[in-house]
Amino acid sequence: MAMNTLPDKTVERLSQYRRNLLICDANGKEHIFSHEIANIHHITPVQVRRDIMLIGYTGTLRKGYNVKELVALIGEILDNPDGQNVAIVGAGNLGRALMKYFTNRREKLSIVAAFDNHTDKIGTSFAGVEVYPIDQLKQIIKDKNISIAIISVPFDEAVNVAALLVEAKIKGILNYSPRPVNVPENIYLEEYDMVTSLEKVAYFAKNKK
Amino acid sequence: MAMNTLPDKTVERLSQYRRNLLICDANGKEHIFSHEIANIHHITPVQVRRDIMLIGYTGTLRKGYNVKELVALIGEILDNPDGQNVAIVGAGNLGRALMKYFTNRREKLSIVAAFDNHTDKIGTSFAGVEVYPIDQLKQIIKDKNISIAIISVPFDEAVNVAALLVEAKIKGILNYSPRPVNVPENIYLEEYDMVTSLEKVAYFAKNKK
DNA sequence: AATTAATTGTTATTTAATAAACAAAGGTAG
DNA sequence: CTACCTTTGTTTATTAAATAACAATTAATT
Ligand SMILES: NC(=O)c1ccc[n+]([C@@H]2O[C@H](COP(=O)([O-])OP(=O)(O)OC[C@H]3O[C@@H](n4cnc5c(N)ncnc54)[C@H](O)[C@@H]3O)[C@@H](O)[C@H]2O)c1
Ligand SMILES: NC(=O)c1ccc[n+]([C@@H]2O[C@H](COP(=O)([O-])OP(=O)(O)OC[C@H]3O[C@@H](n4cnc5c(N)ncnc54)[C@H](O)[C@@H]3O)[C@@H](O)[C@H]2O)c1
Repeated sequence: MAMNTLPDKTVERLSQYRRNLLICDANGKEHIFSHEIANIHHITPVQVRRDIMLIGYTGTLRKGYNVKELVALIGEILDNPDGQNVAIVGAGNLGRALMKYFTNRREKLSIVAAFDNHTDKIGTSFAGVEVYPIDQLKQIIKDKNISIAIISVPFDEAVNVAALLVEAKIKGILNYSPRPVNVPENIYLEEYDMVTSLEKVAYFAKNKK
Repeated sequence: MAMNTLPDKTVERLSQYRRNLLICDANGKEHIFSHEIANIHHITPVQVRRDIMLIGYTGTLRKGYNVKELVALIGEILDNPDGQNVAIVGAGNLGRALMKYFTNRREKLSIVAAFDNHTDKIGTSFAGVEVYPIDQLKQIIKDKNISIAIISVPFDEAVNVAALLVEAKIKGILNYSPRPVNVPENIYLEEYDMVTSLEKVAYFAKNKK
């Protein structure tokens, strides 16, 4: 059932489908067609059906997919039944925005700690998330059973922080600093650089119209 | 010369190469090998050479690439010589973090305005960027020659904001809200959803170790 | 001077992602 | 009751991206 090897892009889309399906559900919509989902996300209905096929769900002909059922199944696939705890490293502008934003957004994903190395940040809390000194990282990751970390420190600290996280046996890292970090195979790493996104938009926009 | 159709992924990597090459340059490094660039970014040297080939630059055998020259050429490819002006729509937590972060980071990309619809935001400024009322969007985009917009409003306002931007003849949009928006062909659209990234890390981390 | 090692630039192959094609099911209209 | 339309599920084809293979060049070494 665990569908161990879903393609990268399918996982991304399932997450997006779910968020928008929850809105449909809240609006009282019971069934939805593949082409309706496709329209929301600007993709083809075939893509949607293919993704849904991969997780083994089956819709009803002429009625489409049952919204609640599909949401529940995506949850079974994406979520860890026992939940997963997340830490934010770097309680600066971005880190604090993330704390405020993510809190209480996903039942199975909780931000339970933040870390910083500046005295004016340590001991404060944002959106209920306490900021701990960075030297307690290893201990608190263990104590609070944290398996995922978001890196939001300045670029020249990213590599150091990643090393600490590896040592603390983290399982997944989302790195928002523009400096790529190096981690062993058994840690899942995702890197995203906002400046690159903006430069990409700038490049393609340049050649428009 | 304009290299009109660089692959998507190559554009992303060129932006990342440049940022790290600038650091190398600042450290006094004059030449760099493809495998050194590759190591920084966790990709293969072939990938690096291929990207560089696509922009028509040629390194010297046994010495590698001239850092300054390569930076300059990437600039010629990615940047608009006259610069491009950027607006942020939604001066909330994320919008303000972006203003503080992007300001003075790229010579050819300037954030020159922000827009909001709440009275407590309008008229304030962050990192030198003034926040205007949303109803002045069309006028100011025209006056300030803004070609790119970043959407950072709550999800249920994203579609409205996108419509305003289309009407204002924007050329590129970077949408950070989780709600996909619809724009005509002649506008370049990039969407990024942080919750999806985190859920993806959570999914793949779940099956680790 | 010949040989080896390092490194680039380019072509070919493989792999991953997307899109197209189409059979099957079942409801609707004539 | 039959023909047709809609929509799903799956296979097949196309496209895009990454990787591998390799020829070419030059510096250093024997
Ligand atoms: N702010 C944005 O919108 C934005 C956009 C794109 C990328 N980023 C990236 O995100 C990262 C953070 O950006 P920011 O704007 O929040 O910066 P910031 O300076 O506001 O925050 C960085 C925080 O990290 C803390 N820190 C520094 N070294 C540390 C260490 N070794 N251990 C723990 N904490 C440490 C600092 O005390 C500070 O609180 C940067 O790498 C930046 O490039 C930010
Ligand atoms: N904060 C984060 O770290 C984070 C992370 C992921 C995604 N996002 C997304 O980014 C967006 C903004 O998040 P945020 O945390 O900054 O929210 P926020 O509530 O702090 O800010 C939103 C801002 O948009 C303004 N606004 C609302 N409607 C508007 C309109 N029609 N025109 C102009 N301005 C308008 C509000 O006044 C507010 O200032 C949301 O869609 C959110 O889902 C944020």
